[in-house]
Amino acid sequence: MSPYREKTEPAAANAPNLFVRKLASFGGLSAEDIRDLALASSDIRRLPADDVITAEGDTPTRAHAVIEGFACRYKTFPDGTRQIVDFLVPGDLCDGHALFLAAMDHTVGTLSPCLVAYVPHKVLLDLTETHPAIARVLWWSALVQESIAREWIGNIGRRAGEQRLGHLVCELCFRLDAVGLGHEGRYNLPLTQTDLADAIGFSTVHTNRTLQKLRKRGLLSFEGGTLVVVDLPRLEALSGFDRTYLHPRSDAAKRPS
Amino acid sequence: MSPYREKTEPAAANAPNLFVRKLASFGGLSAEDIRDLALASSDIRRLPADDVITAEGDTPTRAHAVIEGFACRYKTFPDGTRQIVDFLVPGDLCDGHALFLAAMDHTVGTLSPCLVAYVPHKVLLDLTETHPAIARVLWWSALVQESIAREWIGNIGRRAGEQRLGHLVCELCFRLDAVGLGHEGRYNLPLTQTDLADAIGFSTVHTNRTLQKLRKRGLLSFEGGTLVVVDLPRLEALSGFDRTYLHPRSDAAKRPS
DNA sequence: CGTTTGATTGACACGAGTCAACACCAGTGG
DNA sequence: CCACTGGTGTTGACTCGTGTCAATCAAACG
Repeated sequence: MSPYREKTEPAAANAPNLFVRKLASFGGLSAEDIRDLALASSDIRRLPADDVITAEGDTPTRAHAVIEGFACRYKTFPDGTRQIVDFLVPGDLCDGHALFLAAMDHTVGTLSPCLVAYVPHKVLLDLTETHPAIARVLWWSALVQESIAREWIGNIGRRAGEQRLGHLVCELCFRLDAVGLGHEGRYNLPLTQTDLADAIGFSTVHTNRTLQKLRKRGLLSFEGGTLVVVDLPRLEALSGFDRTYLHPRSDAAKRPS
Repeated sequence: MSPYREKTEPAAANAPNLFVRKLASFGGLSAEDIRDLALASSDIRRLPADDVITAEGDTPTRAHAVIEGFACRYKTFPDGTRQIVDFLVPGDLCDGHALFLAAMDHTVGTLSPCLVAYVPHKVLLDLTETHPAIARVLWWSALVQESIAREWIGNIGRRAGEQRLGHLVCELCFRLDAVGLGHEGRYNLPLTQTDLADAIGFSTVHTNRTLQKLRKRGLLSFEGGTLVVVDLPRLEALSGFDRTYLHPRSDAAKRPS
């Protein structure tokens, strides 16, 4: 874990953090865009695990981006169950939609201790007006989020058992790889089986049994917050995973003209 | 059904169609913005039912908006099943994400005969550069789409039986009402039970039986392409429906400053 | 009229939920 | 140092919601 950063720490103020680097990966940002974006997201704070970043129903006045650690979006239901609708890995913007939509329709909370950048809406909105390229990359990131959400609908609606869980694991691998976390199939992933269950719409018991099946197939292991994917290609094949929906930079989003 | 419109029909060229009116409802568009947007989307063509507007894997060079009729987004699976991930009602943009994302990660197809506006990407991109307010409303519409997708994840992942189907019906009611379609709980909805099943992740048989239960409760009827919602408040209560996620204009998105 | 598409019904199988108990581990406090 | 606690993972037994398969029916259609 990196040390707590003072929000006024001068060295960190201009250095592009993971949030900025992820946006920059889309392309089209000038050095000035990147500098100003880094400046805008230099107020970075430490949050404990299981903390709420933005609650359902809120009308936040600032945006948040995960710099380090894991968070998720979830909806809670009257009967107490919850549905995780997305995981947030380092670099992800937590609540970009709140920039234009009045009320949060879901909660964003940490799953592990996190470093989170606080960016006032006013600052971000001003940036989008003075730096059109920044508006464009934020828009782009919303589109990728949308694509991921649609994939989840298909995963939960049509895939069963091992495929469903396997698909989620594949997605996490690729998203973590994309930000340079994880090496040789090992990922530090502070999720409980209950978290996984809430994400794929299974009960914890069934998630546990499904995890065992994948383990017995020699595809992965998952203990104590460490995910080890033994054979990613086979897991992808089993799960029907196709990375297209993640729109990875390498195989090319369109570049702004 | 309205008559076929020639793409060069002068009277229609500048009149804001439903697509433009929906975007304008977000606010912030000047008369000039609206005029130019209407002009850009004046190439309107008729498509038959069950036609593909944009196929998975495509890299389209134009955007499409439904002006009249119904369409849907769906993903197909190796075993032949499909998952509908969103319905498109008049006014909806079919493939706004393709403006920045290279490949379509799902197919968009018509469910009924449709009038569809064809807007070349180049035209739309130019508009976003010369008319910042247009960029903003398109971004906004992507955020609403994202919110709807998340709600579907929760619906499919955590709600069962009548709640799940009822929730979808409620959403369709509100979205149709928002564009002025449907009166006193009657909606012209050219969906088959198979379509509904593919949307909520049920089999057609189970969808049929669930529909019967809702009918026996006196909440709705659905025959021959006409949905009649007898008691929307009770259906909402049963389904745990909360319209917040649709971010209706009336209870206030934030207006651009 | 045959044909086709969509709705409906019944019988049966199975995936997944529920409930309950237990194991294991890390804290925590006496 | 040990008892106690709470969180997480694991297992078994049982139930039940949904899927599957197949047949029938009604309406639309060429």
